[in-house]
Amino acid sequence: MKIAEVIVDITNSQVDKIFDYEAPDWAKVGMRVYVPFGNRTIHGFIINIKDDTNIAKSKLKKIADFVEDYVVIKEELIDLMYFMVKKYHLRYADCLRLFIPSEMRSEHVKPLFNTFVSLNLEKNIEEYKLKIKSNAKNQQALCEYLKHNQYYLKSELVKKFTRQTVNKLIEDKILLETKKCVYREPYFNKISNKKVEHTPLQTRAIETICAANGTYLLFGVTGSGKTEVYMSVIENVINDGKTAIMLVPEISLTPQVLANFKARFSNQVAILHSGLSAGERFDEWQRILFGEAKIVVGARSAIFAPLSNIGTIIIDEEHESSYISESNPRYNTFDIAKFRRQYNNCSLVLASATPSIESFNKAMSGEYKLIELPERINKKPLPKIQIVDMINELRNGNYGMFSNALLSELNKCIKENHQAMIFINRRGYSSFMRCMECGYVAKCSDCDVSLVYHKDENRLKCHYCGKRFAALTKCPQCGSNSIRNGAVGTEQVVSKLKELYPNIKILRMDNDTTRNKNSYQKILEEFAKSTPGILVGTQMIAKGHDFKDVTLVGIIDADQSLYHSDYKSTEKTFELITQMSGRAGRDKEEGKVILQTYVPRHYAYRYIANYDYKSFFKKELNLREATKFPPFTTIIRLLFTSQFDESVREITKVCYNEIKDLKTKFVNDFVYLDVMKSPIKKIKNKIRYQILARLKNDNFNEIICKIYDICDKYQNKKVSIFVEINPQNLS
DNA sequence: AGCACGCCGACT
DNA sequence: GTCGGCGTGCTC
Repeated sequence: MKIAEVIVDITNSQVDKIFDYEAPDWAKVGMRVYVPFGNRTIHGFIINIKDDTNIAKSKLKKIADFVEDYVVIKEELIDLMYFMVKKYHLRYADCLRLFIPSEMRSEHVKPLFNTFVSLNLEKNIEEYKLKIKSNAKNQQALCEYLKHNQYYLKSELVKKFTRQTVNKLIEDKILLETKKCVYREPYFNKISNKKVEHTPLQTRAIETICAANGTYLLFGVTGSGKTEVYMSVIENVINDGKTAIMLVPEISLTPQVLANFKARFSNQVAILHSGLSAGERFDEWQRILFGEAKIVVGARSAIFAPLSNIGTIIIDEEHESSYISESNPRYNTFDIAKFRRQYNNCSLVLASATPSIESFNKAMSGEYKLIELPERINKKPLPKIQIVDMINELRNGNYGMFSNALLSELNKCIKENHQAMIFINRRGYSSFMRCMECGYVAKCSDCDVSLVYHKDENRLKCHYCGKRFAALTKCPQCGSNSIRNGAVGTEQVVSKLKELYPNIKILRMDNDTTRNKNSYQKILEEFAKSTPGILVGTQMIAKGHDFKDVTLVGIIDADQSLYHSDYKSTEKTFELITQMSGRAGRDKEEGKVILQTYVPRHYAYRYIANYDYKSFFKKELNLREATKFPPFTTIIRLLFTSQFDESVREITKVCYNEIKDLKTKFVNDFVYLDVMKSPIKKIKNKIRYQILARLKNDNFNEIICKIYDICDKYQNKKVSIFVEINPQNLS
């Protein structure tokens, strides 16, 4: 008798373990099955088949049926599951769910059937043609159009030759109807694929990557033709009979990018991202599973695409924090990519104009092979960055949000019929409302944060839980009328610009204006045809866009992200401003960047203005080493949350004591350990405490396992514990 | 997750 | 007397 090891499709730690079942003879590893579980029947995944079991015969039940009659999870991904469960302390079921499209679990998607027609080979069409009445023009034309051995989509023929005509031929048995299962393919707007000449640097990059199955860091300035390198590498891989994964941040999965890939590789490409309909995503995934699509282009989760025989994995904009999943099944895309690179013995390319400090450090130490593309393909210089000291502006009596330099550049830009982009990393109208008499600041009732004023709704909003409150007209504490606004946000910048340029198109793009599915694309399209025009936005306008008429980029209050008390804040600022600057002067006209700051002498700005990534890297790395921060250590954060203050304090304390014991055993590995309230003490009415630790990298794996054990021991219904490794934000 | 088993308060 | 509250424990 064969025994199958099954993971039941329930994401609860109590049942997240391997259950043994009697396996029917059709059972294969990687299939989804129905299993009797308790007194009901549920979904499960077969992850192994073996010959015996420790479970008593009386307890052993038999797998009831299959969900699909084919394997949905290939062996590589089952190995990957074990890897992830161990490395990230995840549940089996959570991992397995990542490997299949969520649509498959809801059972709402069904294969799509279309009606096709083809010529009946038993009838002679030439004979038939002679019999058609002379006034039946459409029937004549249709008969001429039809070729042997070809299937036509019935709806298309109907569109061209009318319904009556097509039905007449079907009636006369000249055309045969068949129903066939078809894939819903997104993005049909194909564009022509013009072959481009490679620059010598591009050629060398392509050759280097194709020569050996290593891990590469492709460091290329904005506009250096990285995409062409990706496509050529993929072309080589496909010609070798292998497959490829290309990851891009969700935000840059624009129709243009996809059209480019479709044009080059036609239906060999499958696309996976959140913008697809459930049916489309399901079908794209099926095409990958059955080997019909050999190239996968997608966002983070596309790293789990069910490809076999992978030849290359490319990660574009590798510095993007969206490659690190910070919720539910937490994982780091690079770890997964490295696992699959090793498993398939293929190449892995990480690419960016501003690589993360960690990646560039690995390139310096030789772990990654560095490939550089230091020039734009059209040899255009990068836009000049002018740093404006806002303290100076204040001294000269300018209390506005725009410096004189930015205003005069804006005037010039508009007069010349060009476009400008204004970057401000704060949405809403103003960051808070404060009473000038007693100092009262409006705060959220459920979260420990101040409320942001949104003028368009005339309300105060909490950016953490979304709760809304009435705007203040007078202070609820002292009754004073002198309510002042805090730092400016996108909304306020737009209203000021509309005052200054009443006849110019001014668009805003932030979390609030891109709530609806397509509004993001709509705003970009509208901006593209507005000359002159100004686009105001948060970080979402900084990435990847290519507007040829943008000659000016204004950065208002660049310092905001610098002051974030986070070891990555300088790196993030460098990244953001460099990316933002890259939006200007991409076509014929030269670009200009005005960077407003209150700390013009900060080292980050010096390097940013010269586009000197390497010097910035050296400085930053030295700093990290001196202060013992990643990549020299690993940060661990344990977040304890609960509605019950008493319980969460208690559990936090107990865990902290156990970790302190651990520290005495690994005294040389801990460079820091402390317990405290979270910077934001309450979110959605849950109290938050945290333990922060920094560990040297040598014994990290051993220690983190012990920490996971401690958390498992004390986690209960009242208190949840989250373990975060090198968290992106510490709120 | 879901469901059963089990031990204490207010109802036909 | 019993209906039902949700605490605890189990599922191959």
